[in-house]
Amino acid sequence: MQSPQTASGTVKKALSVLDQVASFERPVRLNELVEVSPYPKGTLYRMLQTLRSEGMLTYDETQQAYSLGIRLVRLAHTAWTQSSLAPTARPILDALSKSIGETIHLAQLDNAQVLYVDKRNAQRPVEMFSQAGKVGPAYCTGVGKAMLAFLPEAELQQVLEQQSYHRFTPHTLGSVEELRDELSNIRTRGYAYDREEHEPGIICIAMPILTRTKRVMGAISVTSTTSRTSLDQLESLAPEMHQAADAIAETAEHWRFPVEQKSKEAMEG
Amino acid sequence: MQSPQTASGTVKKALSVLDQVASFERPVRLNELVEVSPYPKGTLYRMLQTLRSEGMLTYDETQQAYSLGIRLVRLAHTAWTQSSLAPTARPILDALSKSIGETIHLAQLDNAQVLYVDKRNAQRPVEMFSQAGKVGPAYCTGVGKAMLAFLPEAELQQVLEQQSYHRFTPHTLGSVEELRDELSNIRTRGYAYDREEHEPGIICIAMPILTRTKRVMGAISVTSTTSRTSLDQLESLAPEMHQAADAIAETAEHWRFPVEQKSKEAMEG
DNA sequence: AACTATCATTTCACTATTTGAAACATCTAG
DNA sequence: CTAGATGTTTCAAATAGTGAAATGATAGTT
Repeated sequence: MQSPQTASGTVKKALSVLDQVASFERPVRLNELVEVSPYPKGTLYRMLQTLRSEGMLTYDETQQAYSLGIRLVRLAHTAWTQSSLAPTARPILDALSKSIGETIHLAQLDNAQVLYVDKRNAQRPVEMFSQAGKVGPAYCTGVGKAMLAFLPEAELQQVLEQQSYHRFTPHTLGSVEELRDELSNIRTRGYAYDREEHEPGIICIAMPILTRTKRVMGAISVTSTTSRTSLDQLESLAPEMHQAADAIAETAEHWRFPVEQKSKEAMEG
Repeated sequence: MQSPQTASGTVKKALSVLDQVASFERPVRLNELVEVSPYPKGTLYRMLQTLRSEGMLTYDETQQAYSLGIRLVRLAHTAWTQSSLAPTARPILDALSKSIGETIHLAQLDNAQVLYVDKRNAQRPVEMFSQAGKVGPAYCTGVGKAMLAFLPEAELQQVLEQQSYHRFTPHTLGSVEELRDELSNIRTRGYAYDREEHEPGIICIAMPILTRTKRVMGAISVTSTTSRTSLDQLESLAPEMHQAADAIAETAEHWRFPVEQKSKEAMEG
């Protein structure tokens, strides 16, 4: 998944090990890692020790297995607060959720994948991390396509190459060509649909979040099921979603450039 | 906050830089970091580049400033799922929340600090990362004291030394001695109170989550305000909370040791 | 209890990466 | 145009990381 061999620097290497551990999604033993890792056992072992002593990994003695450590959760809290659209978008999502009453997602692009950074659920009250932090494919989700559509060509090219084009359902777009056509439609329409492309019975409408200069910041979506509603009905939400997306973009842009006051004397001491 | 100078290995160093960036809680420029970092500018610069190219930091060109990257959010999702009590505890917290109707926290110890890994709010429906991932002091919170009380002496000693003993309110325990007395009371009582020790008007009752062998896994708490309720009233929740804590511990222990089936042949080929 | 297979851990000479002081480049404001 | 501050690059020296192979540790088998 993650660039496996391109790990010249030590830090790169460490992070790739971290990813490798993450990819198991369960506690993993040294020998299991050896089999999938390009590094020899000794090297891996030392790396795991380092990461463990740093709290990036936890170690279960009885199982002799490593998992990602909770220090990451702490860091991620700051990352989420600092670098995601979620805190900015929160009041806007709340309002949208109250008004629409369906499941709402807020997503950003991370490494050619869709990263969900917030969610409002139709029924259930809380979902927490189980949703925020989740990743999904870009080529077959509403938010993914909405973002891809407005990516500059150079970046888009790269991202398109990294998609799997696995056919989750009969409606999944299975090639770069099909996807490019779809993206062009999305560009003219201004927003994207998911026509049961990722999961059967699940449809959604997704609106990109664009800066004034049309750079992609993220996307929001409203999801429902074919049994409850139709794409036509979802489409009626477009204006409201567009407004929300604009509001998020504007707030985020203002937020990111607070007064450029430098306190020169203050820090010198 | 984090061990600043102890960073011999390259990975250690990189992570300490990451922490340093996190500690600013806003985008930070190279020169700002230079002033607080033990490393020379050139070294720092290269480190930041590496972390940036790895997606652990994001860089805002217009501000020339670094923030924690969203790759961390992705990793943390896995960490939270794998290594925290949250997924296991979820149904139990849901039930508790429904029954009690007050704010409920689930916390674990991380590096002498309280790390909140889940939350159920009395009023508001969703809080997400904004709460999970947050850290707080151990010596003056209910969950913190509940966990400290059942720590083995050796670990406890270390943790106690790392507390600030800052007096947030007139009720805050301001020294190791006072805290040790309190912990001894908690041990005999079986659970902890927060008597407005962290925030005026905020009280709570906290129950440790212990393994069968009495090792501390985490703690749960029910929080309220002095205007709405009293410690005596909260105390009546103790049995229910005790039951919940036990349930979490048991589920977690069973969960961690699934059938130790090794598929020897499966992986070799 | 000895034997064996499977991992985890350590060793050590070799090497590639990291270091950091100082030079250089770029930007901003006066 | 110059001054002051910050960001970026350089290069020899130092250090930290490498990995094949030996050594421990552990669980299972006869």
